[in-house]
Amino acid sequence: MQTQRQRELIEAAIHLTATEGIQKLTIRNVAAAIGVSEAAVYRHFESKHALLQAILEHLNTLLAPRFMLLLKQTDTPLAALKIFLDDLFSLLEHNAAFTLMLFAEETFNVDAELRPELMGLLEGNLSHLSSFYASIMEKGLCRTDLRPEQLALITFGTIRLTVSRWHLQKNENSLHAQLDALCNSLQTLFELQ
Amino acid sequence: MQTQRQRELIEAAIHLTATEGIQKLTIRNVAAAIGVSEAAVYRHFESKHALLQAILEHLNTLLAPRFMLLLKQTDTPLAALKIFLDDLFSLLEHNAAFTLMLFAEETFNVDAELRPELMGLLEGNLSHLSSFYASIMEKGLCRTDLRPEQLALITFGTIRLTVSRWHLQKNENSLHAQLDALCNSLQTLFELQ
DNA sequence: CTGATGTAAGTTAACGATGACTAACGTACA
DNA sequence: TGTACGTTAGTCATCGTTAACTTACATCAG
Repeated sequence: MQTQRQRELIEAAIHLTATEGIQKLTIRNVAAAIGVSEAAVYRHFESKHALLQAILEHLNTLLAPRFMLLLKQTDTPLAALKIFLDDLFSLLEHNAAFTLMLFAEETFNVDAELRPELMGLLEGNLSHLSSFYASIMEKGLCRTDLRPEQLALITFGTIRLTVSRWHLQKNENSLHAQLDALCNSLQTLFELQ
Repeated sequence: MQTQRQRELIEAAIHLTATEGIQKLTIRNVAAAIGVSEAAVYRHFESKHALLQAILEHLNTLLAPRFMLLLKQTDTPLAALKIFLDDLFSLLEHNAAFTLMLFAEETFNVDAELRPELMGLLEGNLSHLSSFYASIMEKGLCRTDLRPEQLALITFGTIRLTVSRWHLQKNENSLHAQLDALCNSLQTLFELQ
């Protein structure tokens, strides 16, 4: 169970990493962000590694419900994808913290011991998407000549590259401007032939 | 113009980064890799930043000809994509240095001053792929209901995620095993309807 | 109610490692 | 004789981490 202080530290760390990059995620900076001394951080996390683990766990709790939302929509599943992406891109645009969710394995590659957690996150995301495609295939709303895992890979890969690029452009263009094109492409490609 | 020593340093730095991660790319380690002292590095690059810039430039010279190869194939362009990916994945599998090419903007995000170079690399890759799709659209060998830029984004995004995942799995499965599925998916999706 | 005691959570001030970088000096060779 | 290229031995900043000490507060015996 997490204490209030631990949650504060995790959120500060996520904000720091999302806005300034992983190299700014130091105990010093996290401590300063919530206005305590460095040593105080160690009252709540026994090491930086433990803090990183807690961050990843927290990221997972942020992302998982979004996917659930995607899976629950049963009446118009292909529109649900649009809604899902709309929701996701809104979050990404207004809260830098959420961008970390999508790129956790890239960002936290710094700590080799974190590999299992990182794999778990990525595979989780992909398998949620796979389930989504599998279910709409069953309903006959999507082409079935490609495996759901492939559609998931294509979807997630394209989302990530779109967001990466948007970041690199210093958020010049609105992310939503590119969302329409992306949704349109995926729907056109994946609809029944 | 680059000297012999500069090229050695660049290659050592790339190898180091690709195998051990960006956090191990230190002047100390690069110096050790070619068997000289730290100070000696500064005889050839005035700062670490200059070394990073040189690395990016070198990466570009590695990747660009591969894309040229993709664009030159005129008789059977869709098979050329398979050949291109085959070549690329072979390189990735046998030489860690090449993985850096695909992920330069992720990896070198550490130095904020490098942003323009990183953007240039990514946009270059995407525009090569776009040209490829535009040209085979003209020849009537590819669906035209999606813009070439979108197909490029989907292709590159999926390639990157496939490779990212393969890395995370510690190269458990062969990359080529996933290549066939990937090629098949792209061809199925992009062929004339 | 009082006072002792334990604990949670903070502090300051260091530690050793390591980062990028530099000054001063040595040497081989055109 | 000067230039290219190397060395050793440092500078200074910052990293994760820890030791030693303080403070606030809850619990509980007398």
